[in-house]
Amino acid sequence: MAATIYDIAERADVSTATVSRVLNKPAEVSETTRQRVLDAAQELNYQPHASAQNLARQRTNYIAVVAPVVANYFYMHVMRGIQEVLADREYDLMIHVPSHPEDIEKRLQRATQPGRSDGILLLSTPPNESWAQRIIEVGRPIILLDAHHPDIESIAVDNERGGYKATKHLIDQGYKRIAHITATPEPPPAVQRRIGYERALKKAGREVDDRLIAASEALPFAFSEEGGYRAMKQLLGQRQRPDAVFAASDMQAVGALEAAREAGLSVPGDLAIVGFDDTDISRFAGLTTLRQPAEAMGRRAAESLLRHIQGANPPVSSTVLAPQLIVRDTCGARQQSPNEAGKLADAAAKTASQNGTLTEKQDSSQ
Amino acid sequence: MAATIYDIAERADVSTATVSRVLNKPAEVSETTRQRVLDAAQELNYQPHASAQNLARQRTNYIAVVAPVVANYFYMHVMRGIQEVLADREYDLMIHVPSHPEDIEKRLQRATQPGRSDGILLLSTPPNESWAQRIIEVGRPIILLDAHHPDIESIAVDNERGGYKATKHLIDQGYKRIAHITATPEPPPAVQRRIGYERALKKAGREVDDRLIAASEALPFAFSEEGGYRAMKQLLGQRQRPDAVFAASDMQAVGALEAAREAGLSVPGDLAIVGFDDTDISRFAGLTTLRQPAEAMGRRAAESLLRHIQGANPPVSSTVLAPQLIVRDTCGARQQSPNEAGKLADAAAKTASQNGTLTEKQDSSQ
DNA sequence: TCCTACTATGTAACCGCTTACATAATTAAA
DNA sequence: TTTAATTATGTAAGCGGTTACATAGTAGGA
Repeated sequence: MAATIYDIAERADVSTATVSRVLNKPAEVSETTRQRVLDAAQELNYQPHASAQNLARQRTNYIAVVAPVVANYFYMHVMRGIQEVLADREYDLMIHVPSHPEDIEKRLQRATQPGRSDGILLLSTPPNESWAQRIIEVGRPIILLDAHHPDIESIAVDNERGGYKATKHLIDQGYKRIAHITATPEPPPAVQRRIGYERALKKAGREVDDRLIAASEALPFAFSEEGGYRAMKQLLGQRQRPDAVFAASDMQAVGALEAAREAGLSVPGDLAIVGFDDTDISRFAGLTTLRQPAEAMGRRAAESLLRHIQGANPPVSSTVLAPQLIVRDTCGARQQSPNEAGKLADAAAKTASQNGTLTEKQDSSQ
Repeated sequence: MAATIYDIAERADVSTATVSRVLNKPAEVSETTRQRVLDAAQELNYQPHASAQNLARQRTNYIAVVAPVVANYFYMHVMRGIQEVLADREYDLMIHVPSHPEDIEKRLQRATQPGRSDGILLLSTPPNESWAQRIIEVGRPIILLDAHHPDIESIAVDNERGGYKATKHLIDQGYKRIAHITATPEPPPAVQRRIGYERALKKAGREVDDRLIAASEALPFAFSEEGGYRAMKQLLGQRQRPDAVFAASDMQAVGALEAAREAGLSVPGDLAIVGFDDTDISRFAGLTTLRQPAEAMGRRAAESLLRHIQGANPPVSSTVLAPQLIVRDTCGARQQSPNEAGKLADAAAKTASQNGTLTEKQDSSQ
């Protein structure tokens, strides 16, 4: 059986209160007894009981991350950012992921239970009104990442603007029939991206053609390769096929790429493709895309959350980051390096850029 | 303030014991009081206090995953497997990742504290003797994944065999100077892979040339792209450069690929490359590699862990899976489809294979 | 020397829930 | 009916810590 402070107290011939003090506020205990207690703890190989501490302190030092899926590049990088911030500060990470997409509220529910975490990071899941209500009532610090709500702090990329930029870029490249791949049910970030797509078309004086918007169901996660593949198939099956497509995520774009290759189309010659996210995969696929700074977002969200937990009570704020257009090979804007080595050359370039040689074109306009 | 069972007890005019029973063993309570209690709980919007439950029950329903890094494709897939198993069974996931590689023992230490988890999955980190001792003493169920220890249950791929297969494959393709990329400090799986590499060479009557083994330091994680890139640079800098290389991980292989492209070498023409892991990235890079069934490993480990937690006490077992050689474009064994579309064609083929058309060559010999 | 102000430690309540055991109420058996 | 068995509920002691408050001891100041 694991040793408790009672065992230590007995062995060091002091009260449990003193033991607790030695462990938590050593300055309040005299040198001699402190040493006696520490020795006893050492001899018994004492380890505090986490649940007991959590209960007594009314604090867990756990941060809960609630996300729609676990195996996702974007989240992986977000998590890395979060993890970086938490590691030093004695906070542990709990991951709540639903087994089915509809279960996410159950997971959120669980995460908000008293005694389960000190704060919550909710990824890509804007709460509906009733949930927002609950969350606010519960009073547990929470921050949305890749999602919005007027009454809850959030950090996200401007998805609408990203959709706009992506589409405008394709328009500027001279593409005529620009399609869009989204998903059903359409996740909130996807809605924004689609709206941006539509706005760009309209602004260019074009009509939004519903036949050019494909949405495929894809479980467990809408933004999947499989979904993009199917949606692209559908788009290519039409009489008048598109000559460009903006996919709501890189994974979908990669799926679209596969469908295009399979159909014998060259990219970007026959079909241009622009994605969204810019995870590692995009680099290897040579995908033109809009970058979301996942790791930085994770870091900022975590830092902000810790500030809330530590009692800061800033007004609700929404941080919106501008997504950055990363031009690679699939959009036709890089004809100057048409050789097939492009994909990895780009990867190599990225490595080079770490040494100061920046080769990627970056649109950093607001 | 959140409602407690005391509040419910008062409102329903029963004792807290009855409230607890209603919530946990409803059959032991009469219909009428049960309803009264449930109503009260509902009205108060009661949520149980997790820490209090954990303490009283001496059980947390938390599973701790201890891993060297969080942003890693292999672990991402492992996590997915784990998550799948846990989701339905009311277990939550805690992630313990060190901020510095040396900190992993601190994390393990924390994970083993009483009251922090019911079981531990330790990834890629074979415990040294003193730790193995502690773990066994603590008595908390633990399973190693991608690691070994004679006294602790484990599940891992046969790394030595994988290294052997990779190297043999290159030998069979006729390559003469086969190099190897590993890392410093060399993680245990890498050691095994290198040994397999050396065995294959010896068996083919060749000498192991230390100059052909490059190890580059790479933080925070040895198996990184950056590491592979640097190691490859080093190998290519030699008078007599290798004509093939076996990298201990896919990320390193991808780094090597970059270095090769940068040096103007064609792959596999001038340089063949074989990796290890087979994450999504490998598919896109068209990398020949050895597959570790990450998700399945995660699932199995989690299932086994839960069995331990539920009291099963099977003898210590080590499950060793045979890694599978996946032949793609970077090893020269696929000259028949030498066109540059190979990378994504392969990806497309993979999708096709889901529909029954298997196009990847798979070595499934034991 | 006596009083005051600290300092060091102990006592015991509390965190919120679970559960062994005791007791009261009800039912079935005799 | 009376008694034994059963069922429903309450009492209270944990689970392993933390901490407000009380108390004893010590030192400094008058």
